[in-house]
Amino acid sequence: MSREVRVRFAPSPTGPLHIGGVRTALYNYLFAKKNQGRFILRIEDTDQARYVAGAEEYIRESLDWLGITPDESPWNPGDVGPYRQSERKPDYMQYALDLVKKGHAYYAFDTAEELDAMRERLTAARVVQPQYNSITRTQMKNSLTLSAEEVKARLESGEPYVIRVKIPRKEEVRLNDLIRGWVMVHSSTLDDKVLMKSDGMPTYHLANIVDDHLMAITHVIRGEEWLPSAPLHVLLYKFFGWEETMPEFAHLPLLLKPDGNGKLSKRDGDRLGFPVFPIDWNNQSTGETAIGFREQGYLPDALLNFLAFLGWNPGDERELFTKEELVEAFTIERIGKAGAKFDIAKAKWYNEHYLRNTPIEELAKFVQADAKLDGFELSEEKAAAIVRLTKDRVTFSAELWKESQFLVLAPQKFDEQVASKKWNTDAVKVLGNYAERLDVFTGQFDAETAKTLLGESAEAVEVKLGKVMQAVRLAVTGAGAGPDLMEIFAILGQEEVAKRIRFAMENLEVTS
RNA sequence: GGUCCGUUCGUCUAGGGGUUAGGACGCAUCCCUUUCACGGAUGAAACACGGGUUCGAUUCCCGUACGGACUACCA
Repeated sequence: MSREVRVRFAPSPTGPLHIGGVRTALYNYLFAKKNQGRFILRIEDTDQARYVAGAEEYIRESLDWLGITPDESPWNPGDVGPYRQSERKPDYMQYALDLVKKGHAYYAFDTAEELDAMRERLTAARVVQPQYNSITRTQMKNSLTLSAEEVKARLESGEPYVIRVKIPRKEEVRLNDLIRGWVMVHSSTLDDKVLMKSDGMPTYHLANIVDDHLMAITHVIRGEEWLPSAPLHVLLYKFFGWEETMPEFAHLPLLLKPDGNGKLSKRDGDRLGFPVFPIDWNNQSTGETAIGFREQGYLPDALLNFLAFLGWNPGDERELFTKEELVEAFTIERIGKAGAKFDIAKAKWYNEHYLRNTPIEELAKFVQADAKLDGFELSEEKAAAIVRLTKDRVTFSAELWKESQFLVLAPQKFDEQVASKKWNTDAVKVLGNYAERLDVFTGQFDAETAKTLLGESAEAVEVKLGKVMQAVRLAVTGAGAGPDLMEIFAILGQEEVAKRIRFAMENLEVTS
């Protein structure tokens, strides 16, 4: 069997894409590219009640931002469309009817109240698992218990109905999961799931089988939450007679809360202060914005690298992979079985690494843009200088500007702790001398000469330079810590440095 | 409750019948240094438990415990 590899990512447009979904998309993408296959996006919008406007566009933008754009999608269809399930609505009924004809499915007319009553009755009778199955269906209102005439009459009268799958009473269902190996389930534990809802839409179970078949999907890579219903899906392939082309399954381990137990949720992000969505999402009904990795300052490649390693590893000790390298190294065999806790500290580490490897000019643009928001026009050179000074010290690109404002704004206040410890007569002597030197210096003022001059000042007043460096820093930047001071001087220029020193000498009191 | 899935440092994980159980993040210490950070070095830190198989089990098998997913006319 040498079919072209075709995988799909099939989210429902019910809100922002969860980061776990993003990882599923990533694994699908990586698998497709590794095998020269196609990565397909299918929108599963069969639940009309839960449809959220804007969710589709959100999915599209998120995948584009991450650089895992689908080869086929509603916006870039291939020739196996439609790529939105709602648009295939008329087809599903035909397939469901085909199953009814073959005796693998049946009409059911039970109302919600009748269903509830059945469950209550079963619970009261201490039946361990109240469900619509091979036993209980004999007591319900469906085309298995009703006469053909009555079924016909009900259908013709327009009475609402669903179509349920008829699960065989005794059958061992086996499926070979690419990650977990053979999984065996007895059909007696399965229930007669609804295939067609009374609104004429299919349920996920029917739609995903029909679509995967029509779209020639070869591998279904999805979250572990689907594992329990996978046996039903296998049965459906069999009922349709599509066993030959049934895709292979790979059920991914879940993304877990960083602390405690359970699946990672939006709440965890809010509670612990990190994003769980790829990009910002504005909830139109509540007016709240859910923060995204993009807006938080994460680089797409860093996020991808981080996500790839949550549940997968290449088998050697490398951890830093570009998207292309991930594609090259990726195999389903190396996906782990156990759920992975979401550790934002590692994500930050990845981001720091990628930030450091981003070209200066690129980051300079961020700085220019951020500065502009604060009302400062920065030249390219100045922005680049800021980046050079700061990029090894920050986690996100937004901090580049935030951490460097002292280069544009002279300090009005000075760190009191540092002042009380380091501001002394020695420091004032050196600084006074230095300011005078700066006034008359006519050469090229760069980091090196700035330092030489400072050294000369220290020598002139007989003070060890090392003892007053922090005071010098305090005078010029207002803080006790920061990037290389002499580089800062070079950027500021001798005039500004002298001015700041004098301001500090006037405003700081010598306490020791 | 039932079905299914899982369990190696705090976290992500490698490994696999005999290993000093390896790496990364985080943490600590030291070095570098005008500070902070970067970088470098070092360190603390793990095979859930009980049986069995075996000369030997963290590794294989069976239980137990714990955790998770699912159990809708939602996906």
